[in-house]
Amino acid sequence: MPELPEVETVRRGLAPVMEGARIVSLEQRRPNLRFPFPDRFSERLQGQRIEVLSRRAKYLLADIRSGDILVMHLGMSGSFRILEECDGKIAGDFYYARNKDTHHDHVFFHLETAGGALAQVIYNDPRRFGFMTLIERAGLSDHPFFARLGLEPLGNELDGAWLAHAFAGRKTPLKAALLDQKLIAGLGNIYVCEALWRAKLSPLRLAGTLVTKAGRPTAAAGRLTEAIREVLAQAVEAGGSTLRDYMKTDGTLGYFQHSFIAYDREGEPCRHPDCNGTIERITQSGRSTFYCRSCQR
DNA sequence: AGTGGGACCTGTCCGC
DNA sequence: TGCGGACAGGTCCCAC
Repeated sequence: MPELPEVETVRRGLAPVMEGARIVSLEQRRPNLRFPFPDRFSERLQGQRIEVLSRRAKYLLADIRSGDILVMHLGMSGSFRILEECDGKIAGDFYYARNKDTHHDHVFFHLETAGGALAQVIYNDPRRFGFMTLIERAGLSDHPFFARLGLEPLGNELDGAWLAHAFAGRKTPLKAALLDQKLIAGLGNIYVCEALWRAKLSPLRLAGTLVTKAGRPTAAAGRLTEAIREVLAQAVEAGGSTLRDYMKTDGTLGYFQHSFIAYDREGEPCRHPDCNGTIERITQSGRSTFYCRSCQR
């Protein structure tokens, strides 16, 4: 489920272990994920210090002291887990014995943490739509992954006025416009459905209709930006609380069962007060959309 | 400009 | 129980 909130939750989970850590060694178990690993991937990381772990849209970025940025994307099914040393043993390795999915463990970071302990951070990805690469820090913003990436939705700039500007004249449905990472970066199929449901806007409505002829934001534009910010912020918050539980148990990061109100609720009653509608499922540009045609206009 | 399809992969679930 | 098909949270690329 890695959309922005999940990636942010993963970042928060990994940061205490990775920030300030030295990469003792990096173990790749295969030559590629979605893309081949870059040349000399493990050599360029071995012995290096990780300075800061940050996030841009759905990308995790590890600043390496060498000047490289380690860019990581979780694709559809990527996740991390942490195994920490405890009294000279790696705590958590009992999960191997518990039939955990180790078959899709593709990258192992063997770390010495800032505090001097040993830890492993393991990347697992059954579908291998995720990837990792190294980009020189100076060239990051010009790199194709980032050059045309849109607005960070939890930043301060996203409001009705910005949306009106971004959506003006667009004849594409709201669903497609919100999934377009060149406009707003970080939303995915689930949170787009959730935000549109909260804002009571139809996913079929054309993006350009949130703007008046004079280019001013409509009330709907304001509602939508509020809905986006709220649903993401609440999901990050929920991830944070889930994270504390996971950290105590198995160290797995990345997959949390949030409860969604519209997504995957086909046939269930719409949960807006005073709405008698039913959530239905349609297909838009090849992907499922869940919405209530009764109150989402 | 926008849409629709297929591609990349594996796992799971559902109906027969 | 087995098998085929549909489907899954992301993104890119190409043809219309």
